[in-house]
Amino acid sequence: MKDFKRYTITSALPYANGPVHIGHLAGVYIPSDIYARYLRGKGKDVLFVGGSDEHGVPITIKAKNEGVTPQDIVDRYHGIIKKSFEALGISFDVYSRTTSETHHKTAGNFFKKLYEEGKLIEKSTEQYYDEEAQQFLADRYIIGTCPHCNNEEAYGDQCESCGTSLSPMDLKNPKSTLSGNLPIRKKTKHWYLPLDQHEDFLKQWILEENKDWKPNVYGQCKSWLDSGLHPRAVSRDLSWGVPVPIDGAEGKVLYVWFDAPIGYISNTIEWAEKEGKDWEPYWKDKDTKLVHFIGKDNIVFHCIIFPAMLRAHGEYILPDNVPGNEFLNLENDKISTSRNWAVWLHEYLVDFPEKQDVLRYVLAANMPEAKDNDFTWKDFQARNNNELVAILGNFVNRSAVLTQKYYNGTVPVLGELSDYDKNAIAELASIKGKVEKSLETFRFREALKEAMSLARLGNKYLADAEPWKLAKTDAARVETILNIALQITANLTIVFEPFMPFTTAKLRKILNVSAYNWEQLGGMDLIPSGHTIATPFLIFDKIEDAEIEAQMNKLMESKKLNATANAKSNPAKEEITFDDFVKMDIRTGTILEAEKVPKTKKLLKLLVDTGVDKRTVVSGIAESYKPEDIIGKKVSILINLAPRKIKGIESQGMILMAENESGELGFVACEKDFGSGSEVR
RNA sequence: GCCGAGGUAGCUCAGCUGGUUAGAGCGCAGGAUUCAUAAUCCUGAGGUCGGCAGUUCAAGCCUGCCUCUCGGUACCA
Repeated sequence: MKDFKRYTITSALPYANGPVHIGHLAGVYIPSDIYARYLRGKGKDVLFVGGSDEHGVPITIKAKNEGVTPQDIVDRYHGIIKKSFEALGISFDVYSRTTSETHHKTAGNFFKKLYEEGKLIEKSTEQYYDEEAQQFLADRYIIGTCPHCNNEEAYGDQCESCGTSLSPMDLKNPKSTLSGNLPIRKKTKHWYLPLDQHEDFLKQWILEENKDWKPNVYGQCKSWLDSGLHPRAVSRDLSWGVPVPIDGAEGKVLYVWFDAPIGYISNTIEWAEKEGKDWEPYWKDKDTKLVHFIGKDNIVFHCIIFPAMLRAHGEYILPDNVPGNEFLNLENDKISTSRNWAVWLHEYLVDFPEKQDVLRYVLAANMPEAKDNDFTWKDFQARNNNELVAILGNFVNRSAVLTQKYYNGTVPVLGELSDYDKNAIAELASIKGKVEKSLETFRFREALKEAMSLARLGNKYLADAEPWKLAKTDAARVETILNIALQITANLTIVFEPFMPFTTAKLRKILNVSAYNWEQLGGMDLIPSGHTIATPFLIFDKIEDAEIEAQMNKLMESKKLNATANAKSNPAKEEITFDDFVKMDIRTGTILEAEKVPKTKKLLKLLVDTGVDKRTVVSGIAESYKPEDIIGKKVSILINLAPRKIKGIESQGMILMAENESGELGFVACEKDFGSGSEVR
């Protein structure tokens, strides 16, 4: 394995439109922190970078909904996030933000360099613009007639019927899907990163040279690369973001996917300025190992797009590994910010004061490394009570209490070793290599288990050696046994340091020692005989059922609130006139037939009796209803909507559906049994 | 639909390029023990490795089909 001079470790930038929850922690921040702490313990030159991602449309929407500025939103969440990370002991060397001056400068310059060197495609084109919706239309928001096969429902980027790739201007009779109007041509200029030009390189680099990446990451990359890469716009018409730094680009900002990862570099620069260091080696020296910790939603950006950007720039190194984790569920349900189904870090820290390490431990032990995992409060309690309290806490307490009891807290001498002692010592020595191997291959759960096995070894050693029995008969033997027990305890402070830094600090307090370095792990001479340890105290407390119930109740409250749905409903749409309303002809109807549209996930083809006639409607409800269950259902149907071809089937109308927060659909129907054809108004 | 990752003991997960009676932790049962937050230590029960077919002397691991979960993507008048 290559010996690197320094390590640059990044953790995905949390998006500053909400606080951080356990899913973020288990996926990204706990593993990256463990890795960073481990490497520092080995004396490596480590830079651990974090920061908030503060641009993008969702933040502007949230701000609008709350009647505040985007800056207000990001200030609020950046503050909460930063503080809670600190409290959990996530040991960032720098945690900054993408609204910083440094970042705007860095991201702007990055763009400028690519621009000036011709690494970007500039397209000053006439694009379709919807005057009613007042925006430029993305390819997919335009439909029209395919010039090749005359399919009238071709999209701006592709015709589904003949499969040809198109551009919006190719279409005959273009229509905006937002308003249905004829879009006008309006001039706009944008810049694109030609990912296709980097495709061969990326294929070689990832598929051939990085076969050791995690299967989920590698597979996802392969999937993207196999389907072909296309130029991707790096700018857009928006006011919130990093302004495009060239003349004539007013009203345009960098797309957030382009600016956010540069944040890692900006934050490094900020750190270096503060520390009086040179930032460049951390990003440009071949002897630097760059590692991106991310969740699976970020794989394509960190494995394909960002590397393509770095390579286009030319001065930067590429990541050595991108350990992407899967997702963490909570009590068998997807974690969701909008449904408030989450354990929020800032709330946990209040509900469980001084228990940062319990959360760190449980999340590390249950990390979704290979597949999605489930966090349950019951498991949280069990791991605390059965593992932290019973195995680790108990062993430390036993050895410290015995030392107090027999020797008044003075470490006894190590005498002659029995074969049994030698075995235990050999086992102790073997743990270092195992933990290292696991950590260096990003197998954090395994590493933690190995660390825990040291505490198990300690318990077993004491149980077998039984010093409390020998105390009256063989004083010298007891001295040796307790010396070994204390050396094991001292080793625990080293091996657990990456995982549970608050606990190891407590352990050192009990042992009355200062910090060791990682290379001392496995040693039998960590505490000299004659050294005096402190009065022991308990490092973990049992968590009672009541505390767990309280957390469960909190979650149930969220569930109830969601059910009553007075949660956050979308704001009302623009006012319309009565005349606008009566244009719609809505009728009560009855579903006569229903079948799934082949090769789709959501679409059902329905035959509906409208009273007026029987007609075919294609409806996107297959995820909420099975075809056989809805035959005979009363519905409301809009019958004077212009027909539209969907997947080759002409849909003549639209079934009215109510949709809740989680996307579930329900029919809207008359409460009295009126039969088909009654008008709805 | 297409692409990717998963489906291994009650629970959470290991299982390297196919090779003897499939492993760990927790939980459970029985026993030992008392220095310790009734904590610990030992022993044991418990699995047709998602299903079906195939390749092979040999398959949890390879191939084909099917099925379930998660993610990406298409579609959702």
